[in-house]
Amino acid sequence: MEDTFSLSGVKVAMTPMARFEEFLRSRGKRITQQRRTILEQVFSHHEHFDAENLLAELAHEGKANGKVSRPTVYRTLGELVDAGLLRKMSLNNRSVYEHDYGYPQHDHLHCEKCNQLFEFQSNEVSSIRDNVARQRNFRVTGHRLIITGICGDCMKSKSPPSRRLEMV
Amino acid sequence: MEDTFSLSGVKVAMTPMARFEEFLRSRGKRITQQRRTILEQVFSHHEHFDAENLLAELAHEGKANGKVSRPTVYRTLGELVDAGLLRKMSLNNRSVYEHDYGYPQHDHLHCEKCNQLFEFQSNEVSSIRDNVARQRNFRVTGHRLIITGICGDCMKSKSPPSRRLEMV
DNA sequence: ATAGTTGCAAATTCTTTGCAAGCCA
DNA sequence: TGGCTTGCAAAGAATTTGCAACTAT
Repeated sequence: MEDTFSLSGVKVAMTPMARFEEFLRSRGKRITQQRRTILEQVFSHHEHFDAENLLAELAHEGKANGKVSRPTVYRTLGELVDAGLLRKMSLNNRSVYEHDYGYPQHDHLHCEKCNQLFEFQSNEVSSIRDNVARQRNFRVTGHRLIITGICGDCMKSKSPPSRRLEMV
Repeated sequence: MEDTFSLSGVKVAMTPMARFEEFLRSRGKRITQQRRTILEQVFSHHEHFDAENLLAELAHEGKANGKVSRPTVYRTLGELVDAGLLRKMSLNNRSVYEHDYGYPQHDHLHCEKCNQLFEFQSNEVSSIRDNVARQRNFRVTGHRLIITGICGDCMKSKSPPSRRLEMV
């Protein structure tokens, strides 16, 4: 294995784009301009985001490619999850996405004040997970650990107006 | 301390009702029949539930007390969380509740097939949590660990019709 | 009497779907 | 060409809100 990409810790054999194309082909789906635009935008930075954020980014950045409609964004996000490129989590009753492909397994600290997510790694969590699952005869596909509280910055500032539900 | 209640492991000084009443009084709120009915129903069994489940239970069980409207159920669930009687979690983009008062800290296994939640206890998780938080200068208020996968029962049955989003 | 509550209806927010027109293989 | 896609408008699902009537204190 010679050509590998290191997006941030994990070596992978293909670019997200190549992998998405492979996924699409394997499902008899098509490689459209919209899907390309979305994939590109999604992997242009590592922050967590939701459908609305992404839609706004696509609209704002007068991408030469042009805009993408809301339904298409939702549909494509689902495909990116199925393709193993993104991970989805439910936060405050809405879907928040993060890079999965090319990034190592990690968990999160969630500030209730500013709503930001901070990542951290711990393989202890995975081993606890596997032990519990073994005892319970449960076939694990993954886990989600979110530590909630107040981040350092928010503790300093007395009462920051807390960015309501933005998380980018 | 003599009169204590053991709902399932943790000793507490008051019944959920007494505690809720205290909470309400401390906020200048009133002890109404609706709030009483809801509290009673919520603590009549230990399963996880969402607003819709609760509403259905209240309607079904021809409670002599009478029905409670949807908005009131939503409003009261929020109060029960504020009062420390319930814990809320976001699952599949909707709010799921579980007993908090009188029950020990625990985490969950979530079957993606039947959507059921199974509890397990592990204080290792809490210690990992505290260590991470200390390093990151983060003030912890709690955590949520959900292990996802397929439960034993679902692995046996080939393709159980998976109870869609029910979790009671 | 007074201020907090309730229920109804309507509004919101996030996400999904039906379908005709459009585009990729 | 044929079938997958897209965008629009509308539908859905979960939750919240305005407000007049009601009730606990």
